[in-house]
Amino acid sequence: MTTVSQTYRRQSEMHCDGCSLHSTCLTRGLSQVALEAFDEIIVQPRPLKRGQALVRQGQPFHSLYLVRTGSLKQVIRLPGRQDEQVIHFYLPSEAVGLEAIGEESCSASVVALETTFVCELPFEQLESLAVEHDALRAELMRCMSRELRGDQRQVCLLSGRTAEQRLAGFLLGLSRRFHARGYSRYRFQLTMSRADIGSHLGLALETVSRVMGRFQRQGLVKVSGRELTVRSLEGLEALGEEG
Amino acid sequence: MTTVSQTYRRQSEMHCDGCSLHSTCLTRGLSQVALEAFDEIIVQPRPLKRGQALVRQGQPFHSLYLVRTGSLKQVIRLPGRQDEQVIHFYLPSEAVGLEAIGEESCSASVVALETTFVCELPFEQLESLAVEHDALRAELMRCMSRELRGDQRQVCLLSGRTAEQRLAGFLLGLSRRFHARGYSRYRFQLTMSRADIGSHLGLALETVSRVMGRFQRQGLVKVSGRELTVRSLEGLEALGEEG
DNA sequence: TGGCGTGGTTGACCTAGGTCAGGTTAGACC
DNA sequence: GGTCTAACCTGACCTAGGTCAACCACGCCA
Repeated sequence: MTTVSQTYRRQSEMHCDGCSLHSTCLTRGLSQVALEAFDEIIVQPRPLKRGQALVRQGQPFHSLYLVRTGSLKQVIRLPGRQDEQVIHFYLPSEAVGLEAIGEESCSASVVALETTFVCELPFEQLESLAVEHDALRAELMRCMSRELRGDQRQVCLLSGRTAEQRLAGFLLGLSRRFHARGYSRYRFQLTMSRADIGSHLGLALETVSRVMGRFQRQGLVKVSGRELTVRSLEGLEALGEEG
Repeated sequence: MTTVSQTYRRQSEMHCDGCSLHSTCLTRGLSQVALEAFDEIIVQPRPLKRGQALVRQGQPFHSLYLVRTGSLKQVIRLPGRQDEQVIHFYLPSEAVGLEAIGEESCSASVVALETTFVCELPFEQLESLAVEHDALRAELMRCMSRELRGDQRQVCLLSGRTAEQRLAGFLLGLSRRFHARGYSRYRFQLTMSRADIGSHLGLALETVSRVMGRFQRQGLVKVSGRELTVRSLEGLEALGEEG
């Protein structure tokens, strides 16, 4: 059943050049020359199954990863505490490991939430490539800066707002990120469990469940299992803005 | 009353070379040549008074700033909400503005908490300098990466821990940061108000006040006004670790 | 010296959401 | 098909911390 066009597509998807995420990923704006050099250093993705770890807390840092398809969560185990804390979710084209640059070891684990393909970028090679190509260096900085802004948002979400506001903000954030990556902003999978969402938002999983139900009854969203449909972007936004 | 040695000291402090923060700041590890070039691009500090803004939310981004002495808070005003949210405190040798790199405008304001001196680094010039000097480029990345880890901590603090754990974590964080910059880890000024701390930790200011009082009664700290003395680092750490 | 404004503390009360416990659904495996 | 488990939902109860209000301590200015 493999057609010529499928074969072609598969091949091209093995290189940044033909990758559908090219325009949103680290490679954005690279010259053809730079892109080819970049392609060279990528260790080609081996798929992760749901639950498999991409990096483990405490292990030495040596690579960044770019999410190609799928999603992951970043979890941290704090000393003397038995439960894990979800600090981040990664979607396609997002970079994993930026916070470990300049450190010997990784501060948190990153685990696949579904079958996930990533591109591995050995950091030493990436760094020497960045010396040569200004555009890559600039994009790497922009990428980190963007993540800093993302963390700002997260801190704002968490600081003293209600469960409604947190969940609304979280869903809007997902919607925005999916949209920026060319997916639908109105319909997407929540690949993470309610417990993961709760941990990430500083809420009990029961609260996540209840509020999600409330949103559904109010006609803001439609949830069936892990598929989410946003019914009223405005409604969700209004929630976040009251105070 | 100006002695020769004071004059000398003042002069030398106008350059990175003689600056007491050299080893913890962006300039760490720069060669003499790079350091001199770096010195060239610095716009020399004009002091900010308490309450004065260093950057304002929405204004165009063109410079990074390094804190020389004093402290600042980063506050964000969210659309449709009247109260400001404190997202960050800056101490000496920390960099302001990293999250605005690659953006046209600043996402938040930064306001002095006391009389504060900063060094201004026009970003375009910094960037071209970074092209020439690998060490600077690397240090800039490490700086951003460190800030990402700081935000991770912050998210962990905020996510569903108790008021005690948040405040203990906050105080420990300050202690650690002061210590890393050569100040005492046991005794420092809380230059921010209780309201600022509360906003930053997602707590009401009354709660901050109460918990601070509790800590004092438990012999963990001594607070008189805004001067804080840590009596038991271990005690505070133990608080953060239970769960 | 007294009034005033700002920041901090303390107490009384109340509610958002955590905790615990039971019940349902859906996929994985035999 | 039946069983098992993990994820999710829902209800009852309770407590951490938010809210409101009074009060204090201080620096500032007239």
